[in-house]
Amino acid sequence: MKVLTKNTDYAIRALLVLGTHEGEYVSARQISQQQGIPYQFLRRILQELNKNGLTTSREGAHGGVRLEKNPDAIRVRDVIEIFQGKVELSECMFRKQICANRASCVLRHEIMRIEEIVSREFGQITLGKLLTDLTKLNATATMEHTDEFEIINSGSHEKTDSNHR
Amino acid sequence: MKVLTKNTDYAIRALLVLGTHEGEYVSARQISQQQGIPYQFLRRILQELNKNGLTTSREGAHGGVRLEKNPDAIRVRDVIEIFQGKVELSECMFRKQICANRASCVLRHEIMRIEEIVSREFGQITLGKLLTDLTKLNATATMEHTDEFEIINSGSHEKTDSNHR
DNA sequence: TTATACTGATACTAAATTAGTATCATTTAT
DNA sequence: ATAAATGATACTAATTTAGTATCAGTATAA
Ligand code: FES
Ligand code: FES
Repeated sequence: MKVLTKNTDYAIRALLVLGTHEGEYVSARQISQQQGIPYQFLRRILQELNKNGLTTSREGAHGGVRLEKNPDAIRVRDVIEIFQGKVELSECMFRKQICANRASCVLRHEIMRIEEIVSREFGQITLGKLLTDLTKLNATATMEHTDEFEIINSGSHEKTDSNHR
Repeated sequence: MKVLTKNTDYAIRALLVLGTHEGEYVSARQISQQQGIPYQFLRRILQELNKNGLTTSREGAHGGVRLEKNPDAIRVRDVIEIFQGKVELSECMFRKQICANRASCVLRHEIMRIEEIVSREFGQITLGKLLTDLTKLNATATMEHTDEFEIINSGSHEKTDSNHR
């Protein structure tokens, strides 16, 4: 049971980067490298975040993407909904075809209840909270000599995205 | 965000049918028709339930599948796990690569917490409970003249599964 | 004024998962 | 014998997710 798709996962990680650079424009390239997210994939994700008003962008050299909304006003649920649609909609058109099939109905009720819970939970996690957690985590880790909030793992998939023409 | 796949959905509906015929063997064909589930697809699902000990089967004419475990001992979570794998495993190998990427880590913690909740919730819904709900639902519905627990909707996909040879 | 470093828009391909179909062998009741 | 069933397993189709590529346009700065 996969909860988050890469889209969402990458989006949130990108937002976390932006959150640690509030006010500044950060380029897709930078984020991609720092987080090991495929560049072109990330581009599309950022454009989507833009369209949804979570970020704004500046074109041209030294351009990039910047957090637009307050981190405390960005909920993980919002991000999920952008990339994976509403948490609630287990294809049950509620009462459209009023419980034609009772067996499904009974099940659906339970699923809807649980979806409700999940939705609420994800609605309570804000970017702000994640940023705080991250800071704390880095703080304790730093005391034991570890280096910056950066990626070490996954050697970026991409071969060579020669963006030169 | 899809929570249950068809596999799981059909499985539970099939189990509900079996639950209303405890002790008796019901054939895949019957269940398929009653619930509008593609016959061959359902066959495989039932075989899986068999292998996992939720049901037993009898071959030959008048054969079929029968509920083996007590409905109260069958949890929706079990069924989900059979067909969709554990609810918990957001690809985070916990501490294998000890939080190489802090950004993911922070997120994962929250996801794991929510997965925990979902798992617990699905673990609390038993087939027994669903059967009770179903009975209640049918009871009230019957008072207002509706007919049996049967399917009216989805005209079964299948063309003609001529199983004759 | 040109090269460079960016984003916008959008089309495309590849991989993985989910959904559904088909076939043949075997068992059992009648 | 025949029909009605399951066991095992291979296959195809549809959908979703993941990732790549391309071109046009904009801002900076040498
Ligand atoms: S309320 Fe959705 S099927 Fe009955
Ligand atoms: S605990 Fe899973 S990434 Fe840190």
